[in-house]
Amino acid sequence: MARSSNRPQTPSSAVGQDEGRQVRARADAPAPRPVSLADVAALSGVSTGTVSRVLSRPDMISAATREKVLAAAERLGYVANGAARALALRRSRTIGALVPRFGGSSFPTLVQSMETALAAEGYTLLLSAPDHARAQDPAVLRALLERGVDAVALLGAEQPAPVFAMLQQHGIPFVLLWAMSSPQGSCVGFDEHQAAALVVDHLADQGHQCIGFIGGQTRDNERARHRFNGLVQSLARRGLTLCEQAHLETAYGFANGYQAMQAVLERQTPITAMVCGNDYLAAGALSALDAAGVEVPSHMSVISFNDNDFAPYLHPPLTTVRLPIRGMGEAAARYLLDCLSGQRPVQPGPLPMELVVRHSTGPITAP
Amino acid sequence: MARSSNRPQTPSSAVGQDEGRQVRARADAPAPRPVSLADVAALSGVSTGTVSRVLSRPDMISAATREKVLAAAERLGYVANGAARALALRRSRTIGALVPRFGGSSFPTLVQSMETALAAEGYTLLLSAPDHARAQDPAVLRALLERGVDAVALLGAEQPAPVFAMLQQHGIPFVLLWAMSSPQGSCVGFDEHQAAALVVDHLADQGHQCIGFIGGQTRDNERARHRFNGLVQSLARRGLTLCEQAHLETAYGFANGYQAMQAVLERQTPITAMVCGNDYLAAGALSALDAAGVEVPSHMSVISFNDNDFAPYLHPPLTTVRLPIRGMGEAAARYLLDCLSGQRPVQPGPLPMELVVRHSTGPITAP
DNA sequence: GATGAATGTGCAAGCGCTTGCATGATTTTC
DNA sequence: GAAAATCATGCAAGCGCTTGCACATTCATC
Repeated sequence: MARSSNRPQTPSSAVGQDEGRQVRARADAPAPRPVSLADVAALSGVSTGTVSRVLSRPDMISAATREKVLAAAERLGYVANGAARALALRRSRTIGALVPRFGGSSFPTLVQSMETALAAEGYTLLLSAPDHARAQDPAVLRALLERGVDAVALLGAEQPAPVFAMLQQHGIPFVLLWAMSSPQGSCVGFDEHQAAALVVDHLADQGHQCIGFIGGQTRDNERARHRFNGLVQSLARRGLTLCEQAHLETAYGFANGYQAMQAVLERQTPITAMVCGNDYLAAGALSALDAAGVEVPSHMSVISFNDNDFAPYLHPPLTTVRLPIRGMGEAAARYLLDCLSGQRPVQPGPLPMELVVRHSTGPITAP
Repeated sequence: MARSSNRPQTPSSAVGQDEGRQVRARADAPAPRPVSLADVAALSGVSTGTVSRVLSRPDMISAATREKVLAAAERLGYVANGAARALALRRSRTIGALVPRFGGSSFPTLVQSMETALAAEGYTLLLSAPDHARAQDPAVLRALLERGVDAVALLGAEQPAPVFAMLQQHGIPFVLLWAMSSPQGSCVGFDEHQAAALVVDHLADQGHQCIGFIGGQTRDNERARHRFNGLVQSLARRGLTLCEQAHLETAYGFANGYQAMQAVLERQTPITAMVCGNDYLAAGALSALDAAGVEVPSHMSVISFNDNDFAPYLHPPLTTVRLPIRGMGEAAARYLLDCLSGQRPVQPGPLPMELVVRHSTGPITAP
C-alpha cells in the first residue's frame, strides 16, 4: 500500500520517457525538488527502508519487490544523495589526495594511476592541488577532511606537525607518497640512492670521471634533496667527483634546464657528463647543448630521472631512470583500500625502477 | 549554562595542547568519535545553533560568545562534517569535472587552472577522469551527482542524451569545455577555424603549397574532427591542397607521431610542410625526421597546435598555435561560479589564441 | 518606571539515508 | 495441523548541521 511520504507527491512528470527531447533549460532551470528515496518508496508502494536495502543489499529483498523498486527508481531518475548517505554511514567512499600543483611534472600521472585504482573499487578521488604557497598549510588538509574523505594520500614525508595531529585525531588512514620511511606513517616510494647508483654506475662504466649536476631546489623540496644526497653518495662509492663548478640548483622546468646548462657551458668546466634532476631539466639542457653546438653524447653525456613520455623523442633520445610513478599511485591506492576494508595493511617496500639507456649517454669520443 | 548534548561528554582529552608529540597510531587508530558541533557547544556553554552561527555568520553573534566558541572549537580541533552541512544546506561547494583520462595531454593544465580559480572562491573540484571506455557512460556523471556536486564541467559538446537529461532534471548548472556552441548548454572554448587559419596562413606566406596532416582520430574525438575541418577550410581559402598521401589519423602521442611521420616519409610524397594535430604528434614527427636525416625547416616545415611546455625545447623549437588552455579552465570556473551565485551568467565568447613562431617552419631552401 | 525596539540565543524541525529491531507472512518440520 | 523457523518488510531513531521562530535580555524613549 502506498504509504504517504511526508512530502507532497510530485512525480517529476515522468522523466525518462522522452530523454531525447530538446533540453531548453539552461542555468535558469526552475530547480525542481530532487527525487528522494521517499519518492521512489511512494511510487513503488514500499517503505524507504526497503528501497534503501534494494539499492545497497539487494539479496535481502524478494525479487518481486526489488524489481518494482528498481523500476520506480529508474522511472523517476533517482540519484542517491551522497551527503545523506555519508552522514548516515559515516563514510563517503571518497579519498583525498593532497599533491601540490602539478604543472607538467609527473604528479598528474601519479594522481591518475591512483584514481584508476580507486575507481575500480568504487572510490572517488578528491584532488587538492594547492600551489606552492598553500602546500604546507594545514588548512588545505582540513578542507579535505571537511569534505568527509575516508582516507588521505599526501605527497612527501615532510608535513607540518598539525597535519599529522589532525589525521590522528580523526583516525583517518593516510599514506605518504614518494617517500621511503617516516615515523609518522606508512610510505609508498622508491629508493633514491638506488636511482642515483644506476645513473652513476652507468656513467662510470663509460669512463666519465668529472660529472656535473643540475638539480631541483634542495631547500624546499625533500625529493630534490634526497636525489642530491643519493647522487653524492653514489659518486663517492665509485670514486668520482661532482664538479662544483658544474653544480647548480634551479626550479624544475625546461627553461630552467636550458639556462642552467648554458651557465655551466660558459664556465668552461672539465665535465664530460651532466646529470639532471629530472627529464624536464634534461630536455632544457639538451636544447642548450644543441644551441651551443656541443654534440651529445660524443662531447657530453646527459642523463636524468623519470622517463617522462617525451624522453625518447628528445634530440638525442634521453637516457634516464624510469621511476615507478604509476606504481606509487597504485600501491598507495591499494594500501588505503586495505586500511578501509579493515584488512591489516602492509606497507609496500621500495618500488622497483630501471635505467633506460638511449642515446644521450656514451663514452667520450672526442678530445 | 552548559546545556547537555544528547551524548556523553568526551572531551577528547584536550587535543591541541601537545600537537608536536609522537603520533603512534597508524591505521589501527582507536577511531575516536569525531568532535561535533554539539561537543563545541557543550564546552562553550551555548547551543549548537549558536556555534553554527558563529562559524557561518559571525556578525550575528556577540563578540564575547563568538570568542568563547572559537576557543572551544580550536581547543577540540573541531572540523565540520561536510556531509551534514551539505545535507542541511543542499549544496556542497563542490564542482565536478568530467574530463577523460589525461595521459599527458593538455587536460591536466585545463583542470588545474579550473581548480585554482574555484579554490579562490572556496570551491573544491571533484575530478572524474574516466578512461576512454567509460568516458561516454552516463553512470560516471551519475557518480558525480551522487557526490553532491553543485555544478559540472564536461569536456566536449557531444555528450549522450541521458547526460543532458540528468543535468536538467537535477537543475545542475554545467558548462561544456573545449566546445564552441551547443543547443544543450553553455560552452567555453576557442575557434578551431581561427587556429587552422593561423597555421595555414603562416605556411602559405612562406610559399608552401603541398601540405600534409597528421591528426587525431576524427571518428571518436570531436576536437580532432573540428581541427581537421578547420584545416581543410583554411587550406581551401588559400587555394592550397592537402596531400592525401600525406594525411594520416592516429592516436595522440609521441610514438604515434613518430610512426606516422615515418610512414609518410616512406611514401615519398611531394609535401613541404607537415601540420600536426598537436605538439605530441609534432614532437614525434620531428624525431622521425631527425632519424631520417631530413632537415627542418630547410627541407620540411613542421607546425602544430597547443604550445605545450616542451615545444620550445624540441629540435628544432616548434612553431605552434598557443591555445587558451588555462583560459578555458578559468572561464569555465567563472561561469559556473556565476551560475551558483545567482548572477546572470554570461557565456564567454571564443577565447583568443596566437601563433608562436619558432624554428620548425620556414621557406624551403633546398631542392 | 512602564513600553517598545533592538539584539542575542535557544529550540526544534528538518535535510535524505541507513539499520537494528519488531512484526507479519510464509514455509518447514514433526 | 500446530509449532517453530525462516524470510521479507515496516518502523523509527539517529547521523551532524542549519535556520525560522520564539523567547529573553538589554537599552533607549516618553
